[in-house]
Amino acid sequence: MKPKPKLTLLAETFNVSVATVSNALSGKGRISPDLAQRIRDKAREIGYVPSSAGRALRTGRSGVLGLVLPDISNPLFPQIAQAIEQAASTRGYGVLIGDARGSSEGQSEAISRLMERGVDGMLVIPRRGTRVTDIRRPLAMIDSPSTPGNTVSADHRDGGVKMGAYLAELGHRHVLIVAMSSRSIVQADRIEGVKQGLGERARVELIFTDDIAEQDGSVGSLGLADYIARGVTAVATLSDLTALRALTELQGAGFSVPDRVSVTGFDDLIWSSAITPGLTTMRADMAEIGRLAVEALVKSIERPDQAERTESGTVKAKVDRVPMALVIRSSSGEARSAETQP
Amino acid sequence: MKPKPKLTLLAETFNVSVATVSNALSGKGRISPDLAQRIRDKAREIGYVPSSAGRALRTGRSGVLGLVLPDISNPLFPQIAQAIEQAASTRGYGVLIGDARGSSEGQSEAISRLMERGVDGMLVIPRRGTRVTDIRRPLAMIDSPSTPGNTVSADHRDGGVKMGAYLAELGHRHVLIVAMSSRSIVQADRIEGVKQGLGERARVELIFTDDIAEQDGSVGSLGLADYIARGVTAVATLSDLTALRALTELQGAGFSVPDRVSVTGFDDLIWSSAITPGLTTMRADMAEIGRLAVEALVKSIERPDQAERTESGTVKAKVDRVPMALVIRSSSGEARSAETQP
DNA sequence: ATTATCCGCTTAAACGATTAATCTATAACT
DNA sequence: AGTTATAGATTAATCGTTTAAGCGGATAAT
Repeated sequence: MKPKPKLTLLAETFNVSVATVSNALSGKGRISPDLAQRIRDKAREIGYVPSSAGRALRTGRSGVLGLVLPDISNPLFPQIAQAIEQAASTRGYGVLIGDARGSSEGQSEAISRLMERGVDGMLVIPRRGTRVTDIRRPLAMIDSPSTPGNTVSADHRDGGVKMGAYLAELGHRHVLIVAMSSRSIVQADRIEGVKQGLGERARVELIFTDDIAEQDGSVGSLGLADYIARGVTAVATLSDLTALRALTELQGAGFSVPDRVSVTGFDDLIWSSAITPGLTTMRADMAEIGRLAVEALVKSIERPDQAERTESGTVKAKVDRVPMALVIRSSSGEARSAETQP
Repeated sequence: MKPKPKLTLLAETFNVSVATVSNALSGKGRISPDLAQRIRDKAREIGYVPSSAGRALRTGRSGVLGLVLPDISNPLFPQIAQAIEQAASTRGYGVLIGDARGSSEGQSEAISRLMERGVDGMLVIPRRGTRVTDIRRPLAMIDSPSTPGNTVSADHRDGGVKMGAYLAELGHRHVLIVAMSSRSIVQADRIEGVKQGLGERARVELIFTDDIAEQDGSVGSLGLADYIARGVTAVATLSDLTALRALTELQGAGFSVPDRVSVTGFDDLIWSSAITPGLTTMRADMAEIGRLAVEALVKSIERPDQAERTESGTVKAKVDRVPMALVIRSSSGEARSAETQP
């Protein structure tokens, strides 16, 4: 059991001061190339690892970013977490997670906890309708382009437009949009997009699963059969989880997908490609979003002078929205022509 | 813009030394109750937050745990992450995430990164067949009771037994088990359990989706129709994702679930309750597992003398396995009697 | 010969908290 | 009165790193 190597140990073995060792390792200051190399070699050999606490205390930076999510159990979380962890670790930062547990108070608490832990900056995926305030550190917000203070996010409206246009092209003129929450900005943007993409001539109906759950008391049927009877040929959901509900409900009721009715989702979650039929959905380039958000945040941390801010005080990325991509699988197809309908 | 409050600021306003302030806030040392209270009030008023770097440097502890996962994109991740974040923050610890990105090298790198960040201990969900080594800090491992060094985990074998027994009780005598990887200890334990639960008399077939993917080249059909033709009345998958594949494949092929064939899953992932029919599955008490793992880890950090270790050096929890619970929904039902089969 | 310039390294002061050791009145006891 | 406890503070060291400033001595410029 050797003592954990510190700068002083290294300094002693070379009979130099710790300052020289520090310079050798950091590459700053003036030091003879030869000695510097020898110190670096030795450091690697004995497995020297700088103390993050010592460094943090001196430099005032911890090298850690906070990631605050509305609810970790949201199935979108893995995608975002992975993208951000990747982007952060590439840039030499660690990621501390904070769960809002579905409430605004939880969100505030999570933010406080992370602040107390000394994060250098924060990435927040806000709970709908919450304002993040009292942050004295750089903050990147990931929500939707139309959210005030949004740093970068998928262009949900664009995604909606693409999905709507795709369905229109397949001949769908009567579409049911199934959203979850009426208070989510993301969902609102998607709704708008889908409507626009479908065009003026299309007949569009809209339901919210949250409302159904409230009336119904539990997670029951969406009652899709009625809509199909009324002539709906496509069910455009705004999340893959809803798409899954719709798809299984329809399949269980004997409606063939996509022959009788098309079903589409959003977000390309893990199961979209595993089910039969494969789910046509809209994918966000999470890796890119994570990269941009982290890049902007890190820039704001390391070069506060050069970094731009939004009016809300959040950091500004090079672009504030990244386009979504249509992933066509087998759950969507041409609309059943009107005359062959029962 | 006031300067960030430190101990010295507090000390100055009360004309006492920083030591006194520190004592007042920590409750240690000797200090007059009155002054202590006044200091605490003032500290709250001006929003004093101790510097984690200063404290970490002095005490040698960061108050942060590392969480290493084989692959964040695994849909099981949200459950675990949420449970652990909750348990950790209850005990005053933060959670730093590390993604192994599916490889053993990635796992080693993730562990190194977290070590360099100065975590006090680590929670590792190991990639199958990897040994975690060279950790000079308390380590909790979450995998399966039969994994050497396992700290605590769901009792996967027990879950299998319960599922098998349940199916047997429903009259299923010919069951297809669909596993994913043949190299996963967790899955092996579940397989064993299901077989035992079904009993000697049952006829059991077993396939691995990884093998199919290799032969097939892509994520294709599981070919379940053949098995049903051969008399299989229940498909017991070892993960909800596989269950979803099976369920949709069967529904799409016109087999009624559960009338014609029962389908069961494992893990009670988010969609199990959203689909139609609701998926009968096996749930692990993640909150409890997280609690136990964090408790054991924290104990080992804060009272190294009292903490027990396994032979592998990992920390030992009060119990090393927590039972799984059968969640009966609508995807399972009585076996179709042999005579009514085609 | 004098001054200026660099190089290569050392000195020493932070950063902000914790804590063992010490000091000083005051209270308590004989 | 003299001794001893004790409460309530202070002093000062320490954690490990970074970094501005300084210091000889050699080389170059004037």
